[in-house]
Amino acid sequence: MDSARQGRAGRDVGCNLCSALDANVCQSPNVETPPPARTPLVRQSFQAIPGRRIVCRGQDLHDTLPIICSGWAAVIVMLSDGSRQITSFLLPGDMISTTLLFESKPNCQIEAITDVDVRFFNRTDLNALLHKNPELLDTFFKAWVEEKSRSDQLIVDLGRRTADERIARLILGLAERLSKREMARGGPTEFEFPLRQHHIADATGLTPVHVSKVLSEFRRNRLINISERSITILDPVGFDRVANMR
Amino acid sequence: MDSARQGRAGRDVGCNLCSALDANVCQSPNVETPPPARTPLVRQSFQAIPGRRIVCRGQDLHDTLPIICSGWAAVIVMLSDGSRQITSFLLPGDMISTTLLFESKPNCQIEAITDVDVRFFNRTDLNALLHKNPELLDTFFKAWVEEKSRSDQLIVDLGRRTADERIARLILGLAERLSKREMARGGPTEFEFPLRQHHIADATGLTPVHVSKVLSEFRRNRLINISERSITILDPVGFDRVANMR
DNA sequence: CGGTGTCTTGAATACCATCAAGTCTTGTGG
DNA sequence: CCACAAGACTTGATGGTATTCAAGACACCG
Repeated sequence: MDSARQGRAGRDVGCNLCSALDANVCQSPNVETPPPARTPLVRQSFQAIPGRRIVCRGQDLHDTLPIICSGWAAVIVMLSDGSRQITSFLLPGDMISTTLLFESKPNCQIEAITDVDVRFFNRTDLNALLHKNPELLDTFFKAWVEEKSRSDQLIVDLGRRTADERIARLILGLAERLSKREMARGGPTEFEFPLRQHHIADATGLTPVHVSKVLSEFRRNRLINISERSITILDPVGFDRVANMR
Repeated sequence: MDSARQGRAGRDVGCNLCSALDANVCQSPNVETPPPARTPLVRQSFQAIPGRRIVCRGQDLHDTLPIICSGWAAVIVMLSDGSRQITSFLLPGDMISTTLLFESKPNCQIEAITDVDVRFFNRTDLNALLHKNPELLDTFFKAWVEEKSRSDQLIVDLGRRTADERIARLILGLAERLSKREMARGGPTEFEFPLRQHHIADATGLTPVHVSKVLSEFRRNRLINISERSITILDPVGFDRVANMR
């Protein structure tokens, strides 16, 4: 089964960029690591969530910092007329939001795209640990800077770029993040791609109909190929040109 | 002169929300405060920058965290074809970006909108202080959460709202931030408003021409009035409805 | 088997951009 | 103080990009 392969793939990788692993507070990481010198006391719970399910709403985030251990998820802001905006895709090792290190009730919800494993770290314990070992801050600063950078990029894309550019840049951005996690498939231009077109639409501020038309155009020009929840960049140079037209 | 009045107004207010004041590291705040119990050692320099001038580019941010002391500035991302996206407006007390607490070379530039006073805090000293007094973190966490929240809001606005909504929300967002700084003029619905229409365009992802048309429409409907670098919200209820149509 | 979710395609429409011309203000140097 | 240039704003005409509406193909699942 396709989902079984995805599941295993998700289990085996992704931790290498995880802040919790970096900070040595994860109790059972998926990758091999040297045994922790001293076991840090950060309470945590683990949850497996099937695809398309809501992981949590902004109001539910009581006192934990959740981190994705495997699978893909999306941070979504809902508007009263039913339209949605995805502000961020979450890959293995990503915190739902770095602001959750402190208190913060974001007005959003997290949806699982694929089956997802999530680990919830106790915020109070994390903060106590942080105040005791300020050098741990650097781990979270890195995630913070990365989050901010992607967020600014998205603002520019939505404000000043065409549909073609937005979609190409979304795909390339995800490809780069997957590469860093060593989650490429086969060659360096083939990746797991579980997004539905409506996910792309919600992330790029477009309609699903128009996303379909743009992707068809990409295929017609032999830039990319999408099938079997997988994407191949056939013409990296040409596709990069589409993504960086200005 | 108008600019002279703006200058004085800027000198007298705005510090009340400043993180540097909150953390007690500012050497000469504009507002009255109790004398610091112990003078913390954070080197800092001060610079007055005339309107329309570039405050600094992303690459220039060597080892300081700059904070706006008075006046308005904008964080701008430039694209190679000359188009621009404003990711954030900076008001008195705002850090240019919380990510500058650490190292981070943002791909943007800061432009003064009005005459601006900026204080540059030494990052190394700030970090040292932070590692010694972890309770100071809360001050910066607050700024971080605020920055993230506004950034997410902008993503939703650019992705899923019409020109009318975007512009109304921009104005209301600024009005709210000015209120918190006690920078309202006369009543609670009148504010300093030094933005040019091209600033609004660059912030909302629209063209200056279309911004002009939308603002004219707002005026025709007696929702707002803009004149003399000042804005009055004539119909708060109606204007709010425009800003929150979904 | 019907139901649901996903994707595709075409036609009509809406929203905003682009182009262009003109007014008015602001600043500058003679 | 005036002439001139540059910037800021307005308004109308035209065009392009993306939305909306609609219908149908296809796969998957209970």
